[in-house]
Amino acid sequence: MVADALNTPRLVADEDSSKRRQILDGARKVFMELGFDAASMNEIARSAGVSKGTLYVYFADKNRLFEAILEDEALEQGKVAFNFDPLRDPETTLREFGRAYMALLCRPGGGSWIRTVMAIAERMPDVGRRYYANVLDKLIDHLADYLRAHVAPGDLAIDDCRLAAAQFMEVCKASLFLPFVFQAAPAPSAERIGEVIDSATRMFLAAYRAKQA
Amino acid sequence: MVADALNTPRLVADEDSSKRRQILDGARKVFMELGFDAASMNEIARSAGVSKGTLYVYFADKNRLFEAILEDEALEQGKVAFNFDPLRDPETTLREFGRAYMALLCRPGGGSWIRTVMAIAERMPDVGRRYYANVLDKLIDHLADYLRAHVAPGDLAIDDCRLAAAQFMEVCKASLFLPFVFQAAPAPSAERIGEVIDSATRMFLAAYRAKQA
Amino acid sequence: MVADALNTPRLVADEDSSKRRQILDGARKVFMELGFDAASMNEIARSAGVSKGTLYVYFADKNRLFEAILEDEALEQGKVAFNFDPLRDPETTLREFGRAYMALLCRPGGGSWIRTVMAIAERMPDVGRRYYANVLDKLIDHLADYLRAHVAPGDLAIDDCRLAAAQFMEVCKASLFLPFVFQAAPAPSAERIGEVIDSATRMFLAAYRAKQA
Amino acid sequence: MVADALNTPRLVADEDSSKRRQILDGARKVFMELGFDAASMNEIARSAGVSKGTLYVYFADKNRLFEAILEDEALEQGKVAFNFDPLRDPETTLREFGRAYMALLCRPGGGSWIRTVMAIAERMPDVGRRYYANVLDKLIDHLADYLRAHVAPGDLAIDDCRLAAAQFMEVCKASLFLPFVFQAAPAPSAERIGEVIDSATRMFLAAYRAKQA
DNA sequence: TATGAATGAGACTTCATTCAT
DNA sequence: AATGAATGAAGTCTCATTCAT
Repeated sequence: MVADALNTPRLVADEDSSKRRQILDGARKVFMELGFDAASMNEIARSAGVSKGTLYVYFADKNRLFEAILEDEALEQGKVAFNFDPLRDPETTLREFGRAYMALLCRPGGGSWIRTVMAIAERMPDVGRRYYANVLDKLIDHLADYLRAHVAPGDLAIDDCRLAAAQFMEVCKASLFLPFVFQAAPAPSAERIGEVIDSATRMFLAAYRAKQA
Repeated sequence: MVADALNTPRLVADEDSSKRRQILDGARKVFMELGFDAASMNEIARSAGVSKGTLYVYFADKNRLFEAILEDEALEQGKVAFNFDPLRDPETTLREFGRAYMALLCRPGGGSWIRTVMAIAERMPDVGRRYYANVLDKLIDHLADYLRAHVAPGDLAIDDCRLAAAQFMEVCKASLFLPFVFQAAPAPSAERIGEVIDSATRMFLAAYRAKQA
Repeated sequence: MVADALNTPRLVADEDSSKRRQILDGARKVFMELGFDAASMNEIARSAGVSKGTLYVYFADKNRLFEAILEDEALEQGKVAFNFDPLRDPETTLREFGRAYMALLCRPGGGSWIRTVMAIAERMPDVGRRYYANVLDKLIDHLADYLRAHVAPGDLAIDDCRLAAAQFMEVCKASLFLPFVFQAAPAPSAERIGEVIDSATRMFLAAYRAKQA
Repeated sequence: MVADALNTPRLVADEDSSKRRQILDGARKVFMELGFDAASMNEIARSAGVSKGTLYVYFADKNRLFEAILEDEALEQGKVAFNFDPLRDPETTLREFGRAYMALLCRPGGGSWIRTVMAIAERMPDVGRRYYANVLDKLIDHLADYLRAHVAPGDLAIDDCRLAAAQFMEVCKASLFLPFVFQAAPAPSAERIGEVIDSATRMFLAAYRAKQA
């Protein structure tokens, strides 16, 4: 009864408390809409439907809140399971992956994470590094693993599978990502994405499909 | 007191006044190093070697100063003449362009413009749009024109030259740009750039080189 | 639900309830270490081993808690019985008292009460007044009584015994208290205290010992 | 003309700028009335008749402003020239000094500095140390020097002149300083001060006047 | 009675912008 | 035209206090 460990209200450890989730969700929206600097804790509190003080019960400061959202996002995006089943043929796999990847990147608010994190990377290098490692690099790895599985049986002829994976992911962006992220064009239609991904897949396979005797 | 003095225009329209250029140069450095929000007018004034008040003589506010720099930058980067002489063969041209392009993007502070503008695009959509149109889109156009010049004689077999141009530019970034911009890796060596660009060129030509009978 | 429970008094009047004592002890430590303003209710709750809410069950607010501690302290310090037995000779009595008094004042955290109360006296004059009356003034009285007991038989020749008592108490502090309380010197050694008190006693007796015919 | 050293508006070096003095004066009043913690920069700005922002043009933060006032005060109090002319006889000198010293300490707001600095000493030890060294210790030194000048010719018989000086300064406070600083009594009258100082001087000389053969 | 999550006023500080010189 | 001292709105963060459980 005589408390000792009962106190320490700071930093609620309950990682899944509903208030914590509520804050994360509210903050995600504001950070994404305005960027790190322009997002004020006041606005975040309003958006999350809690008081300013409550923000600081769950997160030590603005940076930590931002990082928590990023980790959350990494988990979330990790769950977006791309189908890299090695039994599927490369053309279908790449086409499907490319479509899903670009839909993710170009969904309203999709590229915003990349944008927002990029913006903060100069002043908070760790944040950028971690985001790259946890989200982008991991994705490259998954695709590279898939490709490697098809090099062995002779379907594909690739020297450097990580580079090839990165190349495919970049080619997919052509004419889609930059116009979208710079607001020079609205989010691309599924149809347009389809065309671009088809072209990307063709290019990739033209370069890396094993030549059969 | 003398009539002459009264005729002096209130707003300095002289686009090339040396003070104006001085401010532009000082501000560019600060904006690029710190990003829009973290760059203070104080720091900019110091970097430009003028007083804070003078800043406001030449530019209405911080946003306008930033936009002016961007336009300036567009002009500047427009001058970085990549050699798109149609007489040169595609392989050499692409290889040289790719090397120069990546060297530009990955030089210390090189990707920073893209990052900085991306960061501001949500809050100042016009700025993002204009930057994309004046710098990135224009570059795609130049490359597309070059490619088109080699489609006619049958060197290349390309359906959509703008898409192809964008694709090449994206492939060049593979494994280089994102790690650099997220500070997950130092600026790549010229050697590494060379390897990646060679691979990108091979992939591009595998897909688009005209098949000869 | 049971009638019995409903009769429980709302405000806990039980001055010696163990929770109350627990709070008082925890808060004393925090107030003394940090001063009134820097002591947060959070820290006090932690130090007392109760929840923040419980603090407000026993004390209306931070001020009232502080005042309660001061009263408590007055009682406590009143119990520090200096030996003012009139049968003992003045020299020994003064020497012993002086040593004990300075040891009390200069022990780590000893002068802190004086400091802490002084600090708050301007904003809470009653607190300062009460502390002076209950602790310091009372001590002067005790010493004055002792002196008076030795004036009657002719051991000491003192006109104003309260003034004389205050004088002795002040002289004892010379070179010890201020450096300590301003952190200009560490707590003085017992040896150093001894020297200073000896000198203080000599001075006092030189002035007030009755001249014998 | 092309500025370089012309900038750096931060931290105006002009130690005697009138704005600086204005702020110092306004802040002194607020700090003294409320203590360090309870004095808000808002209130200080109002009291000084400047905007909050201006405060930060002249002083880096609240601590620095406080320290600046302390240094200012040290200078000020250093100017309160006590007459320690070695040619004057000890009794007169001590009596006059004692009167002036206590008048200083017990003037409205006089002891407040000691109180305010004491209060902050725990959290800002340097401030306390510096105040002790620059103000109190220096004063003890002056008096000790004077005493020493009278030991040589045989007027006074003092072993440890610094201790003796400190003792006299403490004895002067008896029955005056503590009641005043704890607001247990109003500022003492000049008459009462006179009586106490006379008694203090008598005690001091009874102990330290050289015995003549 | 006891808890501790939640609150919101208010503290310190920064910075884009203005204006008298 | 140029200056830089001055401004005050707005930002981040703290903390005494309340209240549903």
